[in-house]
Amino acid sequence: MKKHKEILSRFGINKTQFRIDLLSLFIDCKSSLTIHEIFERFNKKTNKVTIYRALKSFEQKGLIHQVPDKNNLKKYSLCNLDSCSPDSHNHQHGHFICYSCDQTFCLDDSTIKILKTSSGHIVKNYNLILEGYCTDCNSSQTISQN
Amino acid sequence: MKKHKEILSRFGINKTQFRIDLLSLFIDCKSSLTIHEIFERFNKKTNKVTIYRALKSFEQKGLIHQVPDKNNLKKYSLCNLDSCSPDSHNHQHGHFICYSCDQTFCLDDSTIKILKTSSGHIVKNYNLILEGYCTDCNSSQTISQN
DNA sequence: TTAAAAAACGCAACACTTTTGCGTTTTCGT
DNA sequence: ACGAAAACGCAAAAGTGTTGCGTTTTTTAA
Repeated sequence: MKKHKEILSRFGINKTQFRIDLLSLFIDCKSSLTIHEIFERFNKKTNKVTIYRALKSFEQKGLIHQVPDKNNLKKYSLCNLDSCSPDSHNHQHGHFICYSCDQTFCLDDSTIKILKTSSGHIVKNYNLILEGYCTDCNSSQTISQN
Repeated sequence: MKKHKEILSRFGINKTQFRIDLLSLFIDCKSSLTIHEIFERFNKKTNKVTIYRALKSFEQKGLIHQVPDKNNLKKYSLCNLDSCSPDSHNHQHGHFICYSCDQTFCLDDSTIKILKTSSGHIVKNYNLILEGYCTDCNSSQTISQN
């Protein structure tokens, strides 16, 4: 897609077929992806080293960022394409990890803004991880836990 | 220390010298520890397999818990010894760490309540670390950071 | 207190994830 | 279109965590 090539250009990433497809994958995918998931989505045809290097490049250029994962695998999410760049990766947001589906969701700024002002201290940086049941998992099944 | 042995007993963990020392380390250490840090603190004399197995045991028995780190390293923190057990891990951690005086402040419930309701998901546990300048340090010196 | 049972230990080997080196191919900038 | 730079695939290595097994330490109960 034309749009995707433009994005890669804007972030200073070479437009190889694989990297265009990888960006498409991230844009289509609402939540975060592991290397393994990416490998599967490319039908195991792309060398994993290539995937690792593309992810590292995307991350350095401010296109994606790492998110925490319950099983301690590396996961990546698309950045807000308007606010991140190679110069300033600005990930002042928290993450929510679902006990049920294992997905990691990025939390939006509004949650955080309250946090940063309500502690009484000057907050420069933070690390926030919420765990529980995401809206989908919670509505589609009965949760027995208290 | 006597107290440490009692804690291990209470959590059903055998009192070997290493595990007593490991518990001491967690109690003395205000923040969280990586496997590597633990290995270093024991002067690299303890086999890493032993450390891994002790951590797994401590975690299963409800004595420590994993803290996802911003960089996706595995880290462990001591649990609240009154509220965790093999049956239920219950982590409601909110802390503010001051860059200047190094003090750790516990965040109060009102701050946290916002967190639990504003994400749209059902929050069961969370881990929150804010960093910056505490009210005292901020008022007693000029802060140049933006 | 002592002896059997259970748990923890150290070592070696393994499995899996991620990185590095290198020669080849593709993309970029002029 | 051409040289430089980046990306690619493959092989190998580095890093992280686990498993099997024989030995040592701790627990439990007579």
